[in-house]
This record gives sequence, structure tokens and C-alpha cells, in this order.
Amino acid sequence: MTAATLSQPSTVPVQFTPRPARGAPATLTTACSSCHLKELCLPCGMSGPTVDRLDGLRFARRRVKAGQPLYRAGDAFQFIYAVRSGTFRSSLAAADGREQVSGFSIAGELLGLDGLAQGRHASTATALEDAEICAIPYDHLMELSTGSPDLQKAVGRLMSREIVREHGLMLLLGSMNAEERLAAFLLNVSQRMKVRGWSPSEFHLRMSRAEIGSYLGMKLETVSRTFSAFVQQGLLEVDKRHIRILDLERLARTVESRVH
Amino acid sequence: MTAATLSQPSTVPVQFTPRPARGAPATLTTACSSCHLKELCLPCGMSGPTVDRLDGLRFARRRVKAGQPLYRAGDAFQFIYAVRSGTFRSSLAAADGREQVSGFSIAGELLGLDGLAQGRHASTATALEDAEICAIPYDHLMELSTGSPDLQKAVGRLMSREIVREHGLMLLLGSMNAEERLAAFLLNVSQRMKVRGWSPSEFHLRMSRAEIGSYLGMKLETVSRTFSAFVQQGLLEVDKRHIRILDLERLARTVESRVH
DNA sequence: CGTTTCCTTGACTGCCATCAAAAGTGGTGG
DNA sequence: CCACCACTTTTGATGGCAGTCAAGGAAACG
Repeated sequence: MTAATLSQPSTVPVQFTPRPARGAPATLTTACSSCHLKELCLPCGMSGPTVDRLDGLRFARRRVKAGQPLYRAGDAFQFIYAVRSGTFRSSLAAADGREQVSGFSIAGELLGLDGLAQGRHASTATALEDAEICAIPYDHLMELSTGSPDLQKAVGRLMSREIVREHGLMLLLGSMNAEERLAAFLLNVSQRMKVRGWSPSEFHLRMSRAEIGSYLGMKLETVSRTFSAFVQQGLLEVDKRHIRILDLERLARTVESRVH
Repeated sequence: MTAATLSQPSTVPVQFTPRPARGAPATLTTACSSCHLKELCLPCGMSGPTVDRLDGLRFARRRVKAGQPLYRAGDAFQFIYAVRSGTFRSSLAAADGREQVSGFSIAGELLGLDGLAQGRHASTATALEDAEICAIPYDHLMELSTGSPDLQKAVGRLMSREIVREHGLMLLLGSMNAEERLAAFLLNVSQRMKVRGWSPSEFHLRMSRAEIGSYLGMKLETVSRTFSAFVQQGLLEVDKRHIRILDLERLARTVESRVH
């Protein structure tokens, strides 16, 4: 529920893209059932036979170089993308040119679902480091799921998951102060690292202070100051973008420490 | 992308509700094709034959009294709801008990899609005035759409629309000041009124200043002050919850007037 | 008619944005 | 190797917007 001028990219000159195949000219094809990321991409209770069914779906793999867009706001919606490696930043542009980061995606996560509503992507997704993705043709996925209630439900859950994710961000943006925001961000990153089998207490952030700030609704200086405050409180060790969480529990309490 | 503690209602004691049929014991059933709201509920390019197909779907109508919940966070997800009349407030609860309004729904709009991801609703929907809704069994809708690519796509678009809506709210919460927020809110209400054939320049708000503030991420006093400021600037006439927009265009410029 | 809830307005405070400067980092080419 | 540049990050000083606390009035309710 916001002014149309904010949420619609429709005022932007349409950039229809029969996109020059960025990266690989010959696209590899892969099968989901043999992918080592399958529990991450499709964790919504998809069981054996349903995953097998997914193998009817052959999709393209593509490389995206650091700084390159995977898709842009206004691009025609064709694919949903699964990140195989690397990190992406999704951002929204307001009518006046302001831009805001709306999310980060790492290996095993999906992006691009926002394009379905309008037939065009509402956001721009940019690689923060060299990355590799699976491009899943949405039409094809729909065909496959016709007649497969399981798959159909799984796709629905994927979309709903995105809605729930944004719910959390709204809570954050609407009612938290700087320390709570950054703590929530770090805990979230930590948990996603953990799910992937990487260390939940020590990781390398791929995004700048400014990008974190844009995502969390605060200025880059405030992000930096808040990192420093956490270090002083003994919660973190920070070396530029390398983070080590020293006291996860106290960090978690920070999020809920609305004094009032 | 936020801490799990924020977005998950899973820490809340499960409130499974074989809900006492609130309202009507005997549920009326209706057909979509004869509903005067059908262009509002399902505006995503659903054409004649597809709507006819919807008529295989018979669903319950239910009345909800002002102040009563339609569903609560944690309730098992069964239905998506179409508002026939009245207004609903959706709200999220953080782990520490803080609550935040995540949206308002008026006649012709859908709600409840957030429950799909977890099989339980993530938010609570409460009637702000006496209301009437259609409860559409999600399982049944899925069955119907199996074998109907059109209907399937339409459902997908509905979900995506919700994602895009939340995008707009994120932009608002992340980067606007008080005047911009309230202006964006009023413009949004105005447009939704217009779509429904009601006056876009004069309407009655069903929610309190506190609820508007919660939704926009500001305190009720600030909402009140900002209303007063708009009145002084000659943008609005305000009589409690009755609003008349005097200068829509200048109000729209307010939203984009990031001085910067 | 009393009680409660909602709204408005005022005074003060505090958090974070803004402006500014300096140090650190990485890449490029002489 | 080092000079040079562009960019990121950190830290300090200051100011403004909105939060907080408080009080009074208006409307709604039982």
C-alpha cells in the first residue's frame, strides 16, 4: 500500500531486453536432482518424485561478472534465477532517482519473483562478485507444474516466502534503531551462512557499508559507527568486511532490547 | 532478509484454530462470475473462460464484526480472503511483543497470502469496521488451477503483486521523512478509492492515527502534526478521520521532493 | 453522566543525518 | 618500486527531525 509512483517502474522508459547473452554463448544445461544446492533452492518440502519431475526442466546456467546486472527494473520477466555461487544485490529505484537496496541473495537462494506481477522486473539485481546462476524459464516451470499439485504448491510457497521475508524487513525499517537494525542484519547473515554449512560466526561481507546502510535505512556513517560500537561492546571483531561474531547471544538480545 | 526472530511466528505458542465459525453457522456460497467485485479481486488479465472456470469454486461468505480478527498469526493457513465490504488491518508481531501494521485492505482486495510459506499465517488480520469476506479454500483453488495455465498464472500474479506492494512500503520506510510518508499514504488511499469508483479526493479513513503511524513507521503525534502541517499548507481539509484532498498534484510533488 | 479512547498541541530531548577530514586499500602505469 | 588516483572506511563536530513526555479537549460508549 504505497503511492503508485513509488512502486511502479512503469514510468521508466521500457528496456525490453532480448538480452545479449551475457557470459556464456553456449548455455550449459543441468538437472536439479543432481545439483548439490537442491535442498537450498527448493526446501519447501519437495519430495523425491517431485524433484524427479523437475528434471523435465532443463535450464541454462550463466555466469555474471562482478558489477554486472542479472536483470534490470523494467526488463521483461522470463526467468526466475537460482544463485549457484556469488552474491547479488537487489535494488529498487524511486521515481525521483533515489535507489534503495531491497535484498541480498547468496548461493542457494532464488531471485526474480518480483517480475511476475507486471510481467517486468520491478527491481535490478547486480552481482557483487563473480557469480553463477541457473535461469529457470517461468513459463516452462508453469507447464511442468500443471498436473503436479506438489510442484505447484512448492512454487506457491517460494513466493510466499518472499512475502514473509519482506515482512521482516518492514518490521525492521519501521520500528528499530540503528543498533537493532545492524544486529538483525548480522544475525540474518549468520543464519544463512549456517544453513549453507559455512561458519555462522565468521564470514566476509560482500557489500559496502553504503549498501548495508541503504538496505537497513540508515547512512553509511551510522553503519560504520554502529560496527565500532559493537566492537567496543565486545560483540564483534571487525576487519573491514571480515566479521567475527564473538557473542551471538548478546547480539540476539540487542535486537529485542526495545527498552520500553 | 532479517533475523529469524523477527519474521517467524514459530516462537509464539502455536494457536491452532479449528476456529469456531465466527459469524455465520450456515455459510452462503457465491459464484465469482456473478460477483460485482470480480474485476477488483482478479484484475490480472483473467478472461471470460478462466472466470467461468472459477465458478467450479464455491466458497463461503462470512461476516466479521468490527474489532474481530479474520485470522491470527499462527493460525493454520486454509483460505485466502477477498474483502467484499469493510476494511481490514494486517499486523505483524515481533518476538518482544511489539506490533506493527503491515497493511490495510479494502473492498475488492485480497489478503492472507502470507500464510502459504509456513502453512500458518504470519500476520493477524482484524476488521476495522463490520465487514464481509469471501473465504476461498486454497487447496481447492490449486485443484482448479491444475490444468488451467491461465488460472495458475493469475494466482501467481496475485502473489507477486503482494511482493511489489511491499517493495513500495520498503522504499517508504527506508528513505522518506514524515511528510513524504503521509503524502504517499494519502495518495495511495486516494488511488484505491478511485479504482473502486469512489471519490479520490474525499474519503473517510477507517484507521486511527496510531495505526497510520505504525504502518508508516512514525509516532501518532507525528502523524497528527503532519496532518496539521498539510492543512496549513492548503493541501488538505481534515475533520478527524474525514479527509478532503485540495491539491492532489502538490501532494504528489511532496512525495518526490527529496530536497537533496 | 462518568469513563475511555482518540486527537491535538507544546516543550524538551536524543538519535541519527549531515558536513568534513584523514587514513587505509586497491589498481594502474610510469 | 613508487606515485597517483579512486574508492571505502572511520571518526569528529554540529544541527535538525521526529520521539518522548505531558496536558487539555473532543468524541464515543456504556
